[in-house]
Amino acid sequence: MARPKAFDERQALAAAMEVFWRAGYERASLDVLLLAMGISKQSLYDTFGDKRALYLKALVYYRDQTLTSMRELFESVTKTRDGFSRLLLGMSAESEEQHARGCLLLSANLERDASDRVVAAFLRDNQASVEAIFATAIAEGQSRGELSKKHDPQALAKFFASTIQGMRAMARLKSDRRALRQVAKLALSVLDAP
Amino acid sequence: MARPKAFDERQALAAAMEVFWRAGYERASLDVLLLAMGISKQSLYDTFGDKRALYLKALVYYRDQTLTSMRELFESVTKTRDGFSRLLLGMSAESEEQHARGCLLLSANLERDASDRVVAAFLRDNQASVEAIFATAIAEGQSRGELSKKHDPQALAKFFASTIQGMRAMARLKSDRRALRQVAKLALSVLDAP
DNA sequence: GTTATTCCGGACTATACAGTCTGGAATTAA
DNA sequence: TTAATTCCAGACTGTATAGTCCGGAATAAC
Repeated sequence: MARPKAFDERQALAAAMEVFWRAGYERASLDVLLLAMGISKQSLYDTFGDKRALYLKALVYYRDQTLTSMRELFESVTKTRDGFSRLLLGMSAESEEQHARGCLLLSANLERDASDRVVAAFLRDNQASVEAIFATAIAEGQSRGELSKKHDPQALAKFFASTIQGMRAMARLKSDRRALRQVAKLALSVLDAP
Repeated sequence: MARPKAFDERQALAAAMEVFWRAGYERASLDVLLLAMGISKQSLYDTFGDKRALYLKALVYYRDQTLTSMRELFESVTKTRDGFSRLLLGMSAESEEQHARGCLLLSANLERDASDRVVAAFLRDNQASVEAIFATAIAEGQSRGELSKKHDPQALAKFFASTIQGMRAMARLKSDRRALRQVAKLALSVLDAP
């Protein structure tokens, strides 16, 4: 009875996410978004709602990707410490382009209006998810005897979540792999407490 | 011969900085800026140039304040470790309002256009200054015998600069003093290397 | 073929905002 | 008093941008 959608909604969303990622919310104009997504303005409003709704969907899309890859990372590794090592040193080794682009959610946090409760709640939820992944990995490492039980897994999880954001901010400003590696190694040394 | 300026330029700049700090560059409209500064549009353009020039002056003003207070902090303390402790734990203990406002320069870094070389260069310079303050304090602590020489002062300086930014990002999202204190203590533990 | 839906392009609206300009009053020193 | 400068209020311009609306073509199911 009706003509079906001709474009891949997921793919269009991924394209929109890329634009928001590179430009930020305000500088991502509809023109640029439409061009990148390859659809018409009409289709965008029909499918995703307004610009802000599209942005929120892009944040969700990004979060799903990053959380999945983090879970996979810790599953793929036998030692928790290796997981964090690969995470932090991997970030340090990213390209200049990746460093400049940074993290969509960190940017979202710092460019958002302080009164924006919707984005804030979403980001808090994501932060909690990340910390949960880290905390369970650490707790497992501790019960396995791999890691010292000196520090609370929750606290360590927060510490690494904070470290990642600090490194992301640094990397965005200056893509200096050596400096990032130094920071990463010092952060990892916290896991080596006797 | 000529009528002198009737307003305090420094005070007006401080007011503008507050607005940029709370709202960010884009959301800080001229109307709000003028209201906060207590001057007319004409005076603003005569005295500070356009909005961007005012923003850059506000960044300088902020940097001068924070660098000075950091230098004073490390001068006022006999042990380097106490300096970092007061810095990080002091940040953790800030008010909810202060946490939400965050750091003007961190926000500037993450909300800026990736192609904005002027702001980027300014922020890189500031980052270098902060690291220099940290590094000399650490080197002094090491030569004093207070701190272990296990880690490079430059690397430790970068680590703490990164930590502060991570904590600032966390605090902006959720004003959780306990969590911030946990992160601070773990970061400080890096100084206790045997 | 009919009907319902989607697509696109483009026109159009409304709005917010930075920046300029004008007029006139106020303030200083010579 | 005069000249120079600063101040403010407000009008005005130009521009960028989100969002709506319309016309017409395409594509599906019935």
